[in-house]
Amino acid sequence: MAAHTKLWYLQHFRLLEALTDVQKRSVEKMTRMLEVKRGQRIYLPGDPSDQIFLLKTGVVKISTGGAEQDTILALLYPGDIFGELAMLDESPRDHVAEVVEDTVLCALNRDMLLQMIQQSPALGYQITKLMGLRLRRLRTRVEELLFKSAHARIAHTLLDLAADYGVKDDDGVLIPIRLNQGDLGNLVGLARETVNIVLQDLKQRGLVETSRQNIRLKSPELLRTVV
Amino acid sequence: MAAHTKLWYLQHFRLLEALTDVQKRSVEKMTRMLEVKRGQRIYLPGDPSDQIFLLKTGVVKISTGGAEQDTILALLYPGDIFGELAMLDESPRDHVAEVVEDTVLCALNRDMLLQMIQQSPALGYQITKLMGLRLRRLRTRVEELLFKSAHARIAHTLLDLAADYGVKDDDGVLIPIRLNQGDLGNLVGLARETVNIVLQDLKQRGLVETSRQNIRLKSPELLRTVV
DNA sequence: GCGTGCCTGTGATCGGGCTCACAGATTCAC
DNA sequence: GTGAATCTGTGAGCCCGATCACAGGCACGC
Repeated sequence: MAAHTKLWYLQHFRLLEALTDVQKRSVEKMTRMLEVKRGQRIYLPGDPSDQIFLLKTGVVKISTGGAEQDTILALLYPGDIFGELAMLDESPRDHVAEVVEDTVLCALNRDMLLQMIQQSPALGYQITKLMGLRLRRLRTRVEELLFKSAHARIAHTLLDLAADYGVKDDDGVLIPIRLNQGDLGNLVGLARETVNIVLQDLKQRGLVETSRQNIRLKSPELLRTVV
Repeated sequence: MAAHTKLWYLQHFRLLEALTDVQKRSVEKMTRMLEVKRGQRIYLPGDPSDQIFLLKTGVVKISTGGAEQDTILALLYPGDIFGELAMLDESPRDHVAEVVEDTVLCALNRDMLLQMIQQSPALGYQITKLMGLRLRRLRTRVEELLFKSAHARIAHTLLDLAADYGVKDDDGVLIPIRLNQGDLGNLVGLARETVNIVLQDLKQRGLVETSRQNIRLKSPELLRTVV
């Protein structure tokens, strides 16, 4: 991939806004651009944690990687960063990062990033913010998971997905994610069959529409009231 | 409280290791030292997020604050930081911070901290690390909560608590926390009665001993194998 | 374009954990 | 020291969601 393209990507990354153009150029020299196809793994448990990734296009799933009951910890979309725990220490990965939709991404060396932060506190603050937002999100997720019913878990999770990645139009919000019922179950801790029942019910009540390609929330307001 | 005492506390705080003595002194000028007693609230949902707290002594509980089914998000001990999401933005608190055991703590102004970070990237990195560790911990907690049985949830949660705050002796590990069965339930998403049944079983099997003051893990190794 | 997987839809059955209800045991406040 | 409040222990019954089993439907690869 042409170097100027890579630079373009870097310039448009939220995380790197804080950098000067000169700094961006230096980042550019030290990153690798990758294209990774659906189904491939970016890292596995036990791999060294020496890189951080910037996701340009596509979708990545972070999960525990078990065949069945593969707990999904996060779904990542263009503009997201992942593997950021490499910032902390040398301990190896303990999750699987798998490509769900063909991706283009940028690999950033750990040491390099630490060095950049020394020079640019603003960049450090961006990363702190990023982690903080993740933390906040994960907390609300814990709240969702404890004590809430299957209906509530799914309704609220759909709303979360919509808030992040949904496209609003005159018929509600479209979530352009190919997410099968099994995966949705792994995201909220329910069996695939249960997810089916719940979705069926939500469809009947006119709250959502589903296809294999995407999910449409017809009435986010009502969905929010589901218990 | 005497100023030199406050400085002493600051000097021994892990978070602030990165600062020079001069910087510590300037922090000292800008912090307030508080003593808060059991049962008091430090902040409530809706309160402004303009402070970060350093916990010197005692125990603080971060939770959703509902009367029943008060989801516990974190228990904090001496040396811990909390309220750190104030770093992100101005959005108000959305949890309750309640004192579980009498505390001494230090309140640090948000703007002040941001300013310090500008001057000391190392401090920023400390905070990033802190958030990263919280993030990692919360992820493993999500994994625990989804799909795992009541026995496993409790056994693993006890091990987590022991890892952080336990005191090892020749009869296992002592967790010096006054944690009743109801709260333990709120920590893992189980009814109080279920917690009782599980603890009863673990006691019978010689894995733990409980009193109202604390919990002793007689055999962490066996506890780890509980499914 | 056709077959072979993968995904969705649905029923029967089972069981873990919740709810409700109450009795005893501790601890705490005064 | 005594009463009130809180916490623990335990049983009966129920219900949500898991598991198992299988029938169609799509979609993608060759």
